[in-house]
Amino acid sequence: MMNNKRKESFSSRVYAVVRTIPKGKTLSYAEVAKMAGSPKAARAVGNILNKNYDSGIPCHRVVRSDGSTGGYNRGEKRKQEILKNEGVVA
DNA sequence: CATTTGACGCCAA
DNA sequence: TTTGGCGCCAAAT
Repeated sequence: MMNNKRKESFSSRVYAVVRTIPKGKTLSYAEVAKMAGSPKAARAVGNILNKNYDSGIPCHRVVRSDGSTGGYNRGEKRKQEILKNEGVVA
């Protein structure tokens, strides 16, 4: 059926979106927020990921719209290393 | 329940 | 170009 109205909170939707990010690809917090349903919740997205570092969720593939890596629970440097390791040329 | 924080984004100076 | 400030949202305290 199509009763699946997804009553999950914004955070759950964010996780789902981030999880869809393919290897070697990066999405900005604003993009994720938009896909999650709130085009201006970029801040909220960062906040959610920050307090919920989940394995399986490539939160390291989420960067700022400026192209900066932003932050990471393990260290921004670590995040950049992972992205390069994944195949992110720039 | 109200207030503060925070891995952001965009505009103005 | 860089810095500062404002706006917006959700979770934590």
